[in-house]
Amino acid sequence: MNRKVAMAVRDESCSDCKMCQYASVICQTGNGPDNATIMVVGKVPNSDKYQELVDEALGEVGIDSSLCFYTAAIKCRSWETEPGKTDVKTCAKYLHAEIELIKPKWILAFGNEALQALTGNSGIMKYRGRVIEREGYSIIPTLSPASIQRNPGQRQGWLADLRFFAAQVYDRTSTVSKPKVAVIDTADQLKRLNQRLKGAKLLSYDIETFGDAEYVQGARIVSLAGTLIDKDDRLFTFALPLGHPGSPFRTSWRKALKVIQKNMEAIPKLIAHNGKFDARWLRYHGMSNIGLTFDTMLAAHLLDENRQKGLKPQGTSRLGVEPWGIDTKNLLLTPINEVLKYNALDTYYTYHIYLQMRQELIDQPKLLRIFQNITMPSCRVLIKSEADGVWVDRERLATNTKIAFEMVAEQERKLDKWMPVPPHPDNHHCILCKSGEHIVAEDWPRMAKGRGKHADINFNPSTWSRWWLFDHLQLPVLERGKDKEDGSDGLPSMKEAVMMELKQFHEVPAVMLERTRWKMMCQYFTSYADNLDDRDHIHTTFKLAGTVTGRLSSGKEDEEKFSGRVDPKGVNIQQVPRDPFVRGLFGAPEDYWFVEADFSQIELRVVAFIARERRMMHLYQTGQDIHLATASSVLGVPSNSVTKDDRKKAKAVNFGFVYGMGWNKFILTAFEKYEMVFTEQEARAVRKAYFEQFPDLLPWHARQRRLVHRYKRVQSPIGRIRRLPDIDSPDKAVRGEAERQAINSPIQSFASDMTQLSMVMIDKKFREMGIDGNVIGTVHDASLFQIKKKDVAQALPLIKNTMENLPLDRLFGVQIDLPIVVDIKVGKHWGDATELSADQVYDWDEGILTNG
DNA sequence: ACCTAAGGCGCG
DNA sequence: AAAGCGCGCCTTAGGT
Repeated sequence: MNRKVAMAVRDESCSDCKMCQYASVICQTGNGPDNATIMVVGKVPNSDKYQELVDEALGEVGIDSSLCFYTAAIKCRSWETEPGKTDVKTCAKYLHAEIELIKPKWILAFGNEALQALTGNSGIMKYRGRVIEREGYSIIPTLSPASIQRNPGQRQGWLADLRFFAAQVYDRTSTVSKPKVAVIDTADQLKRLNQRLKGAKLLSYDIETFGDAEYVQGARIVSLAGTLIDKDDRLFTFALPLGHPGSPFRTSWRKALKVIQKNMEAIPKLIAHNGKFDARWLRYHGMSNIGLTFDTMLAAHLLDENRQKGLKPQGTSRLGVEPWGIDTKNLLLTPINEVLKYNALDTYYTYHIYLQMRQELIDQPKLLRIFQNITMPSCRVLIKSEADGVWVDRERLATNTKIAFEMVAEQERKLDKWMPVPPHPDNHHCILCKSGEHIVAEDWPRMAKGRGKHADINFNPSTWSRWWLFDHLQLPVLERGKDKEDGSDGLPSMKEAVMMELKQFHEVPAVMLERTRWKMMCQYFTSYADNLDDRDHIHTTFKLAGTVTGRLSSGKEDEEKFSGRVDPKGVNIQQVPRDPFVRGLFGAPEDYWFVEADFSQIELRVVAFIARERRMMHLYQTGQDIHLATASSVLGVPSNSVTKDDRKKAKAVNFGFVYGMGWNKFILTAFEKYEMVFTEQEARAVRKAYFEQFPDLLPWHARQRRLVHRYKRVQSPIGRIRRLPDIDSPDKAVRGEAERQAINSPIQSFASDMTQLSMVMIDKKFREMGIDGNVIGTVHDASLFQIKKKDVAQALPLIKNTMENLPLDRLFGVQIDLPIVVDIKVGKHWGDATELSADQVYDWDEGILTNG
């Protein structure tokens, strides 16, 4: 401890918070030189081990650790109890006294508690890497060394924050200077901008928008900015005000876009950060053919899927520039000049980030091939898919919604029979109670926040429901959630498997289960209705950088893309229930067929291929079904009497064991999903039998473990990389997780890349052959299309042949030596009972339509 | 009137 | 010896 500081600040008799009861040293103040300009604030006084870790990291970014003053948000350290928010608040006075005394210029805040003590704000993930200005000093928060220790995967991002901190402290200016921005605010300048765009070699572009989605009422493009290289190789940054109230083009912004449209679209290299968003908006508002050749967000993800992929974190860590941006609730109320400056800076930094990433990709040819052949083409196809959306049967939606709500109501009516009578308000004299007609539930639960008001009846998994089931109706608590922070028991579980068990004790759980089923339908239907546009289509946003394996994810646009309060539109097309009652709402509009092309058992085929599993490969080469084989050999069902249900169970067994499931979890899932009871002995035997059936699987698991321990990463056959820094975690469970991820990732990645590649190729062939068909999207191992009826005979074999014979050898040098099989379904609706099979529509041998 | 975390479940 | 993987959305609890 620094004695001078301790003398002035420390209070050894402090008992203001609970921490002092357990601490061996009370009110331990900081340590370091009196004249330090850098103060480092942790959660509790540091142990030597963490001090070492911090010293090393600070050294790595060029900060001399011995010149820093080290202190903590909580001055009493104890392993017995964890400080809460109030403790942090109480203790903060000592920290602020230390700041008064040392007068640092810079404060590095490690972790949420330090952030809270220093600023009063919580949310370290939100505030990390920002500069928070205070009178006389600046605070930069980042993650705590303890969390880095637990989770080494975060180390890269953490070091980037530290590097940024060092850059601020030593005023190291970035090599990237700030651009001169040409503001285009007259018709004449717009003309000149158009001349500059003509023949330009490269353009990095970005727009600011207003509205929940490009297609909603009142949506507009607020401004457009760009950094370009013109035909004479001059770098030029501009900002064009559009729909902003302070813009000269506020009423004619679409016309202004029209002026530059042709020249902008003709630029051969178009660069943006998450450009799918911008391209979609521009398309919608008149720039119908805007391209995208290099997306820095997608490149960032390919280069390191674990790092933050946003423009700001990429900019500050790659370029060493100050964080930039505007903090605003409403872009339209922000002065136009600020909007333009920010908008332009985005494009300028995007350009510089692009230069770096381009080189990094060139240095890693496999990644470059993925980027060029899959990532960017896929992104361009999805711009159209997202813009088009998927057709929804509006009438069917209305009918089914009505049914679902009615069914919920019906179940709730059934529950009436067991409803307790709520207690009356205090001092209420009830005649029915006195006469014994009311048996009031006196222990009716009260709301935590409504100052003791009685809770409303709520059949969802709520406090009220739990009271009703487990207190009032006296059902047994079979399972609880995890313990709360204060150590008390978790809430009684109301999950499906538990409710299924409870059916044997009472009639209520069965009704509740039925209600839940319909309630869920209602949720989906409400969301769909909410997202229906005026063409009866709903839209989704596919994220190409949303998963660590390279799969696409689907849902709403990221809220960060917008300023202020928004309710982004979009539904997740990848989690539409398979129930035809829901899936059958989606389909193709008049004169089109809805087509779904599925890779059959693609993940298992990829497992067979990557693991070189001889028996699996043989089964596929001889046209057999692995799930069926597993059902008969592992579950002991004769192969000729395997039912659909057996096969379903076998499927779960296959995926579970292939990806490293143990017998323990097997018992659990078998029971919870299929109500099959296995003893420990039986479960062990099943697992053993499984791996005897496929003897090359365990050696492959071992190989993946070796690889990830050695290289800290694994690769898919075409070279997509999953970095797994957690493999070095001191925590065994975390290491185990990384090992299983090393097994799963190449499989999931490769299967997903096959789907994306097929989507890209089919879209291309549709255009080349003039087929009126569009890609609607992908669902991991399936692609969805809508195809004009007259073109479907031509399209179906094309889809099937393309998917079954992907040019993986030509593009990536990978030869698949087992058959890939694609199933195609065609119909008016997706997943409908009336759906036609491909063979009914198209005779593959004859090449003619036979039905439909 | 907001925000976050956890539980639970939809999909592959 | 023990260990499925990958997502997004909705709801509630509990906090400011």
